[in-house]
Amino acid sequence: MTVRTRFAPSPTGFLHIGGARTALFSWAYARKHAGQFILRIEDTDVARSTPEAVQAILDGMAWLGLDWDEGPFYQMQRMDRYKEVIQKMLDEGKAYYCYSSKEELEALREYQMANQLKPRYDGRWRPEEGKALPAPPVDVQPVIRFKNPQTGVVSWDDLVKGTITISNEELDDLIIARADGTPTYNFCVVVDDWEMGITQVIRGDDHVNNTPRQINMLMALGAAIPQYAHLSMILGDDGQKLSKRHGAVSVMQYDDDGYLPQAVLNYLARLGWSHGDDEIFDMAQFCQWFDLDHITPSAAQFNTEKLNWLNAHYIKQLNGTDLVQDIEKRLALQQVKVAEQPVLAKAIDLYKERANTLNELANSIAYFYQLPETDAAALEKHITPDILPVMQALSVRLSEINWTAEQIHHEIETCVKQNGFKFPKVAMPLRVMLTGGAQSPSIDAVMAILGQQETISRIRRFIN
RNA sequence: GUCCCCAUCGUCUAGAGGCCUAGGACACCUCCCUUUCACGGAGGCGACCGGGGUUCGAAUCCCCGUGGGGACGCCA
Repeated sequence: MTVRTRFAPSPTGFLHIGGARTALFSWAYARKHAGQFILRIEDTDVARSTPEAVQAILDGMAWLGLDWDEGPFYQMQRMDRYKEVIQKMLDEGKAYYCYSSKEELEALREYQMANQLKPRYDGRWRPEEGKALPAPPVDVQPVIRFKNPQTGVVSWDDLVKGTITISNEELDDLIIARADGTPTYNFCVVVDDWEMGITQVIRGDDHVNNTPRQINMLMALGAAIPQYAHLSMILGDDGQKLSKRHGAVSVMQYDDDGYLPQAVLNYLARLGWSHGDDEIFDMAQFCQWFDLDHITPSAAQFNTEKLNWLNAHYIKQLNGTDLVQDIEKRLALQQVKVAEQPVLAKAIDLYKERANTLNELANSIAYFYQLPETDAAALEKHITPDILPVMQALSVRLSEINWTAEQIHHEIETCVKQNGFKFPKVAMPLRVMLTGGAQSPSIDAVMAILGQQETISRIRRFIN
């Protein structure tokens, strides 16, 4: 049987890191088995769903490069089909009208909680043989409930967590259609997973408790039961649950923050899944290796430092020319305009080994295009009065040479020797004068890129 | 409260009864490289939640505790 997986977000917000990992695993499973990956938008909560959120999810998927084979399907466009199935269930006695008001149900819930019982519908409108139902009130629009089995257990072999068994006594008759006639989540999922032929449902483990209900409905419909894999949640950097208030950000935020999608993907793949000791791999490799047997059943804490390490790794893999457009954009956001000279790609190549993020990279080379502010401590430490005449003389010599890193190095070396200095005695003041700080790559390489005229002009700012 | 799930270094994890004196990665520390800072290289620190079983033998299997998480909506 062909593998068919799906990612089914509800468009009530952006695609966050947890959703992204769920999508990634579903996608990889389908790719691994040469199956199909389906995107389904669960937008039946009309009040909270927005077109912007749909777009945000699509954008997130696109940025990550998670492509789907079918869809996106929108549940709101499948209303007629859901209603058909509901009618069929009513006709077959598998579902029934319930006239309990929200207030009534609320009172029931409170009573049960107060008596240390699990809050659940008591079946007062559930038709049974020989049971007399109350007369339907005229002013209440009924909801429709699924007639859940009352005895026995539901059990499934979860691909991540192992066998899970839940007693039907724990379940109640859930609402499958609201008073206004619209079907609810648990019902739509069942119809869709069934009719879309989903073979493996890979989703967050907050759905574990929905699974027995869905299996019961699937069985009532005579549908095949898919396999289930429930992924544990991702905790924030501080071990706390991610929430809107706390650390849950759009995957697109990682783009803004200067992370490469390949780094985020690689990081997410290793969060809760492993392939021996392998840490660094691309998505082609991941799709070959991925399986559900090596998923950790416990929650995983997000670790930005490890993401940084991976991101730094992937930045190093790229060439300056690959990154020119991206870095230019990031510099522009900081009002730094990239002039034709120095050549941006060369500056990137010089700095890409020392950046964790593209934003850091952009920041670190901004001084090539914009006079840097000089760090006060570095200034005091390295640009001492005695060094100024040396710099003056050096600047004259520099104005007379061919502007190559070798020639520059030679000039600095000569200057060092003539004065009986060690190399840093000259290199450090140059660093501070040219870059504004005391850390930079090899100073002759910096100067070669900065340009002869600009180098000399920056040095001379400090003389007189 | 009821039900369900989870539990190896600070973090992500390897581990399917003997290969475990518990391995790798991030972070941290030391040293090397060096023109400063990085990169890179070599080392180091550091964990099986507790208690009972089962077994010749348990990180691995079972039970109980403890701790953490999830679910209990006319949300998804």
